[in-house]
Amino acid sequence: MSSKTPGEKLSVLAHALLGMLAGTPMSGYDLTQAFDGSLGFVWSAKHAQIYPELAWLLEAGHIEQTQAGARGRKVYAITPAGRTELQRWLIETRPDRSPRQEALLRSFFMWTITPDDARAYFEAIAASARESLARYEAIANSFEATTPEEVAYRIALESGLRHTRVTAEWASWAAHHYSQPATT
Amino acid sequence: MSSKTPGEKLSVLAHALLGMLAGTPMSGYDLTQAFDGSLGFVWSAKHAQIYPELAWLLEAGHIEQTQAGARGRKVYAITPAGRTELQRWLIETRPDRSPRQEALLRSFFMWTITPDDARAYFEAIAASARESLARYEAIANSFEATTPEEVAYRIALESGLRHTRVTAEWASWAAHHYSQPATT
DNA sequence: GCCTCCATGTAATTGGTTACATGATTCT
DNA sequence: AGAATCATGTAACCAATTACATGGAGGC
Repeated sequence: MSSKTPGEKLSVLAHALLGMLAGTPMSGYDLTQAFDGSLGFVWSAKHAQIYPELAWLLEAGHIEQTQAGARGRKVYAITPAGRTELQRWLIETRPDRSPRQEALLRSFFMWTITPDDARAYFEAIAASARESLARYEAIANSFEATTPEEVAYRIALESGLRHTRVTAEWASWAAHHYSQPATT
Repeated sequence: MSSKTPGEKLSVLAHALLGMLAGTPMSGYDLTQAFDGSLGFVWSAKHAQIYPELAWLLEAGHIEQTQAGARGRKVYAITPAGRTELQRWLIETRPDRSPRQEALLRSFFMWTITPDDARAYFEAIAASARESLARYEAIANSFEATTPEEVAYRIALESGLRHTRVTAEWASWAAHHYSQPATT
């Protein structure tokens, strides 16, 4: 018996798992690693959340176990029903998440600390963004998108590139606003 | 008796409330409205979460009730201890949140639907971003930042402007990738 | 008198993280 | 033999949303 009733609407995580399994069959362990990798820049989940969700997707018929490996490894693949659900989610529903931009929230309160501390805050953001940017650029340069799946990946990467670039520029600009006017 | 033990570390929401009260004393109702307004673009919270958090901040001595109004209205102000805690949070800690970019997550799976549907998805994002951008620009143009608090607000707004602009550009670029090559 | 808005609070549920728990396989 | 990695699962807790619940004040 599942703890979820049949008609219940699926979580974002459930759809993320369906989307990943739509590409290649994977185990819960593989999916966990995917969230620790490049996918982790847009969404993340721990194994403690993934395994119960897989159990539910299996019971609901959205995925099926196709292989069993060593150490109890279970490989899942998406079913036609699962693929239909994934497509329905992508086409019929719109993302509606309340934003959680902690770094930007903090910038609202920078007037409560010294200009020096505020400047250090923005400079740290800028430095970290420039670092990320370098990594993204390295990936983008050593990557040829050919399959539709790779094209989708490249499009997501492009978003990361552009947003990280403006974050670096904006943070430098913001740091400048907290610069002291030449105190000797 | 509180449900939280004395030494416990405060949530992001608790610090957000402290930051807002550092500007002007407000009631729980006012704070709720602030999250529904411009602050809601970077962080959001419902009254059901705010009222218990205020009760805890009061008990911990980070805020104090300074006024009582009609209909049970309670106005809170930050205390010196609260201000110290806010500054400690801003200076000593770094934001460490796992990202939840659902719109970008979806873009990874666009290869599973038809190019037409994928293009519609990105065009909807672009249209929505252009709309937001126009609103942000209107605010930015009719706004003169003079106080330190206003400068901080202007800096946050600038982030919104720049990021929304690249979102619009990126989504158009992405939509282009799913354009059909002239089918008659 | 009725409707809307102001104003506060609690309860139930879902989503997500950390901690607990176990065991097999591979590498050195 | 011991360590690192592979692999799965549950329990406890914190964060956040939705729903439930109540009542006062002001406008029409």
